[in-house]
Amino acid sequence: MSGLDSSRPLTARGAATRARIVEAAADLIYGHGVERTSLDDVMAAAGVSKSQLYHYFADKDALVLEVITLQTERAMGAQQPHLGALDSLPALRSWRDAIVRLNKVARIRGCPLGSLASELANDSEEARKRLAASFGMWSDSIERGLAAMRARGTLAPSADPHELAVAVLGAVQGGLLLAKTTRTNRPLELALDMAIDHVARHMTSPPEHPQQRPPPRSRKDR
Amino acid sequence: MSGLDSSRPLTARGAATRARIVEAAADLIYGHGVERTSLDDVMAAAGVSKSQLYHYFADKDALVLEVITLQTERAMGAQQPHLGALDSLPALRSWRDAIVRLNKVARIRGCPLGSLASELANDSEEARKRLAASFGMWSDSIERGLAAMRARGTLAPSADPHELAVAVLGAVQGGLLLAKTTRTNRPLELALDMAIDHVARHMTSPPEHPQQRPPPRSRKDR
DNA sequence: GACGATTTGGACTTGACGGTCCAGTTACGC
DNA sequence: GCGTAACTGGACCGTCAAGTCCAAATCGTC
Repeated sequence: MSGLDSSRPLTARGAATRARIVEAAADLIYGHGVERTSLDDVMAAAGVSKSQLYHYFADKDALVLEVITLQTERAMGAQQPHLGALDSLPALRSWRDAIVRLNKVARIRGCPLGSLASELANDSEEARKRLAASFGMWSDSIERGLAAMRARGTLAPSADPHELAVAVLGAVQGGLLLAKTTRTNRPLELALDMAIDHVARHMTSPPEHPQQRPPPRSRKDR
Repeated sequence: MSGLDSSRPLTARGAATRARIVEAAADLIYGHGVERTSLDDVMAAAGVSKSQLYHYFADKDALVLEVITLQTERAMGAQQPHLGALDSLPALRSWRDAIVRLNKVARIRGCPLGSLASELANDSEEARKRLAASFGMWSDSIERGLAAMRARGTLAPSADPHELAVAVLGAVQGGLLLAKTTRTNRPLELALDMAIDHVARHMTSPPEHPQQRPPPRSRKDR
């Protein structure tokens, strides 16, 4: 059988090689997409041979599924600590700024998960399910903050944290896609600001007017 | 020289063949993406030979650019008459319903333009530019309606129709992507409702409360 | 130190795929 | 009606790409 099953533990050396392969594949697929990324490209980037690829992965599809998992971890991780504490308007705004900054640092190439979903969702049921789960995790994180706000009474009882979270994530994905296509972060900013205004609208006390948004804070983060 | 340049007019027969090729390519690329759609697939679907492909198109990239143009026309056309008259809340809601319905009819496979943009924007500058122009046309249409509202005084003078339109289109694209990935139109509905609420928020008279949205109108359109 | 499991190297196979080229058929213009 | 341009057919080529397979090297365990 080729491609180790997950029941067999790897040695440290094997685990390191496997991780290097997945990371190399994730980077290449982010820039060019799954179909335009060959296994030879991945081998070259990871510094491994064909046997190693097939030692750790049954086939290219199996590798791609691991890339989805890694990109999900990366996406969730990159948005911390913001994503774990979206329980106020200032917190939502910090998160917004972090996303805008992250996309800029990534050279406005869009969302790794969004790109994977767009490319794979119609053709690979397994990939689609895993990506749906990834988006589910992401919107669940957003929802937890909103639920905390509602529990605290700062979000109206009539507001549905789940639905708000899904709409907010939609704005994120759409903003990232338009930003990627137009090569400017402005659509992402506008979509995120709309989403945050939308949440603000469901708060129990009148939120500050969007145009009176505080000036950008000086930042100490790199 | 292979692939006719646009200065040479085609005969009716040639134009029909060319259109058939582009349409077949558009349908296949919509379902599977550019890279997973081979020229042999397109030939089979269009009922043409390899020489015909290269008679009308210099190469696959040239065909793909024509697909972008066709999908743009299709997308704009499919949203009419709504897209040309988004100058009131009821009109925006009708447009929203049309988009939700269109995505359902398309079996929740997402936005053709969004999928093309996601796949091609990082690797093909020509495709990216053309797709950016397509999104620009789309948001311009939305913007025209909003500008009419502002000219009429129903949208606040402080509202920026351009920015609102870009944010709205972001919601559309993100909603379509999440819908495609989760195989349910709900994310699209939520994203669109958020976008329309966002516009409503900038109206000069208090808009009706979102939860008090009128029940769906009985429809005579097929 | 030996044995065996794990990791690694890379040649090779097979089929797909974009594109080229030669030639036949159709129909358009004069 | 004829000549020719446009359209069409399909064999063929070179390269790419996923995947297979044999074998060597490394290292972990006893």
